[in-house]
Amino acid sequence: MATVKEETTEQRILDAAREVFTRKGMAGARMQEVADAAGINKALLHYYFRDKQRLFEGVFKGSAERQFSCIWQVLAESDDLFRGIERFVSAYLDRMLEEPMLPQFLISELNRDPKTLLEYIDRGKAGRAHYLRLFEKARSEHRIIDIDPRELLVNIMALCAHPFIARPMLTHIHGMNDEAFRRMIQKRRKTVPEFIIRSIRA
Amino acid sequence: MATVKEETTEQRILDAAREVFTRKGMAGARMQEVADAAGINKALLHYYFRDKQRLFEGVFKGSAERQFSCIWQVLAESDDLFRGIERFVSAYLDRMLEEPMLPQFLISELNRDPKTLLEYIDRGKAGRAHYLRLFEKARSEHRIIDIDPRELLVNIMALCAHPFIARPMLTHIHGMNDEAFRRMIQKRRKTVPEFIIRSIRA
DNA sequence: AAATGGTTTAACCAAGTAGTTAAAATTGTG
DNA sequence: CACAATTTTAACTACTTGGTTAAACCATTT
Repeated sequence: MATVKEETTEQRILDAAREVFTRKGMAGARMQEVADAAGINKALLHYYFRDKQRLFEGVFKGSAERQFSCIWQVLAESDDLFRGIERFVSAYLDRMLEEPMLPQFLISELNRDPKTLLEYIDRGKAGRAHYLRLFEKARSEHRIIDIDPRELLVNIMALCAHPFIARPMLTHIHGMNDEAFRRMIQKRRKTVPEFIIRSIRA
Repeated sequence: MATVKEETTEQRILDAAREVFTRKGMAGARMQEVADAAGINKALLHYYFRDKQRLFEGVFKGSAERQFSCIWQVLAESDDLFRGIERFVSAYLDRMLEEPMLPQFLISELNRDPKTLLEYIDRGKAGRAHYLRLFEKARSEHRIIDIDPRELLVNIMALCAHPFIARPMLTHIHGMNDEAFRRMIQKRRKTVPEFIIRSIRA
């Protein structure tokens, strides 16, 4: 048993599978391609993950956790809604620049099979509670206009995630290359919180 | 040759294929399922559309046109940015309520194969020109704050499309059923333009 | 009736796919 | 070395899938 290794085989498989599943989706991915990407053979792949579904859920679970954990956390650490929004947006965009296809992957697969996959995003519900507290505080101090907190949260998520989800369409319509896209996201770390707060400040 | 028929067979196939492709995506869809949904057999399906790729592109082309045509049009008919935004958002949300999976379908497939599919959304580039004119006019009249027009357009699209794209996640986190989702979208026909305009008004 | 074109039937093919198996090879461990 | 766990090899299965073929069927038109 290899105890001291830079990387366990199971992790190498999960990394390779994440790359393939993210790019091609569950239906389009091939077990052979995952094995190749992991530098192993199909037999060993099935030795670690019995079938495609289990492998996929392993990948999805990890991706869902990476998406939600660090991002909601910054909200929990904030005690002011405006400041919380600023930090949330920054954290979200920074995170997505590291893994730009993540939101599209999660959303695409959630649409395909919500029944079995929704349980993996319950982390999001905890973050929602933090958010609601911050919102209630700001409202009671009359610092924001009258707005449905759920709707505000949808708007925040939309403004963060959509550029990544619609990236091909967006870069095509505006004639942007990868570098221009990156610059745009960097700008949005400032402009998106401004856009939101200007809209809700009492 | 059946000249007088409620619906041509080719159209029946395209309708069935749209339903299947939208639900399962190009990779997940099966030609047999399309044939069944169209009430014909596989041989006739290939008689009308030589292979899966051609059938898919036929569907995608139609979907992309339905997505962009009527929506950009209301912008062209407006001569004031604020009014244009109001009408654009209303038209977009109304349209999406009729075909809620459309944006997710287009975006998902564009991410999978941008190279061959991006040409089908060039309609969007024409709409962009209308929008830029309205924006320039409002700016020259000092009615809006300093903001990158491309970024504003991204924000508008994001606030319109994201609830539909992220629908399963959204309804799950907020514990909404189909009716609650519909009500939320109806509310957004008013609140989204307000949200945007409050943010950009000089 | 003959011809035409859309449609069905039913079988077929070649390639690909997830998953299995069993034996051999490799590697680390005591 | 001996033992056990990991990894490879290579073949094989059962099944699915896109696509093809050829003959027959049927409704209209000519």
